[in-house]
Amino acid sequence: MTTVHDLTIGQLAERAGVATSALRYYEERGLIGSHRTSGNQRRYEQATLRRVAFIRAAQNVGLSLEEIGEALASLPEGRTPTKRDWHRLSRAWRPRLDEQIDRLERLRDRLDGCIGCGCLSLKACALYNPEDELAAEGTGGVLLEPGHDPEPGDLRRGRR
Amino acid sequence: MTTVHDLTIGQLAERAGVATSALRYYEERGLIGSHRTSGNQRRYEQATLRRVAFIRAAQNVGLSLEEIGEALASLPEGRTPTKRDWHRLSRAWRPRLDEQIDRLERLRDRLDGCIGCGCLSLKACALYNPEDELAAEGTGGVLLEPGHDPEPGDLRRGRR
DNA sequence: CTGGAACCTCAAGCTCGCATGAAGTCAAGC
DNA sequence: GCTTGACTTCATGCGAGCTTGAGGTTCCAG
Repeated sequence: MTTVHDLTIGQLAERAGVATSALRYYEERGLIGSHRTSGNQRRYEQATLRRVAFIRAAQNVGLSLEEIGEALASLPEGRTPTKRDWHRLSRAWRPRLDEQIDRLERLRDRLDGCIGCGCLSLKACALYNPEDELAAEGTGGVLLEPGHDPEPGDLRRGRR
Repeated sequence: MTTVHDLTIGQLAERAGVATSALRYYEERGLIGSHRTSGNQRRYEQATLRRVAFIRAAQNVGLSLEEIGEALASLPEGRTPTKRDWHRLSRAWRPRLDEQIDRLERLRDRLDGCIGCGCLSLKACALYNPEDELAAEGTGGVLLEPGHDPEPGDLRRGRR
C-alpha cells in the first residue's frame, strides 16, 4: 500500500490548505494516520487528503476535533474508506446540520421581531434558548454552545 | 438615570443566565457598561439585560466577542437603545446570518454527493471553500472559520 | 558528496472566553 | 454595631487548537 503516490507532510499540507503543524496535531489526536519512511518521516496516503478535507469542513460547522474524531472512528481502520463509508458517515451528521440550520434561521427570523419587541430580555425567548421549545430533553451536545449552564434565570423562566 | 431599578452584578447574572465573571469580562471588553455606587460596586441599567441577551444569542451563532462588540458599538452610547436601534442592528446582521445559513445548507446538501463522489478531495469543492463560488472578493470576516489562510492548495485549485 | 530545504521531536507560547482563588471592602438584616 | 454574604481587584489557570522555536536529522538536486 505504500506506493510512490504517498504524500509528504508538506505536500499534504499544501494540498489540503492547512499547516504542517496542524497535521501533526491531528495525528497526535488520532484524527489521521501516517506511516513512516526508514528515515522516520511521515508519509500519507491519498485518502488522508479526504480525511483532512472532512475535518476542515466539519470544523467549519462548529464541531470540535473530538467530535470529528468520533465520527472518523466509524470509518474502517484497515482499508481505504469507500464511497459507501463516507456516505454513511455523512448521513449520520445530517440531523446535526439540520438542527444548526434551524437555530440560525430562528435567530435570523426573530432578530427583528424579538429584539425589537423587547421579549428578548423579558420573556422566555426562542432566540435565547432555542431548545426549550422543541426538546425538553437534552439532545446531547449543543453545537456552538459549550459551557451551557443549567441555572434558571429570568430569560428562561419568564418575568418572575 | 440611576434609578432604584438598577441591577447588581449578581442580579444581572442570574437573570441573564451568565456568571458574574463573564459580565465583568464583557465590561472589560467594552461590550456592556455600568456605573458605580459610592462604594465602587457595579450597577446595571435594565437595558443591559437586553445587551447581554443579545451577546449570548450571537455567541450561539458562533460570533466572536469582538464581532459582537463591533455590532453593539453601533448602538447609541448616551441613551438607552430604542426598538429602532435594535432593529437597525438586526438588519445589519441579516446578510451575515443568511450567508452562514447558505454555507450550512450547501454543506448539508452536498455532504452525501460531494463526499461520496470523491470531489471533496480532488476538485475545487464548494463544501470545502464555499466562498470562491459566490464572491471572489472577501466579504470581510468568515463566520465560524478563524485563521482561514490564503495559500492555494489542490482543494481550491483543482487537481493540477 | 555536499548543501540546503524539508523533515523530526519536544517544549513552550498564544488567543478566546471565561472560571477560580486570594485578599480585601461594602451593604443590609438583626 | 456586627455579622454575613455579595461585592471589589488582580493574578493565575484552563481547554481547545493550534503556532513557534530550538536543536537535530533526512532527502535529493546538482
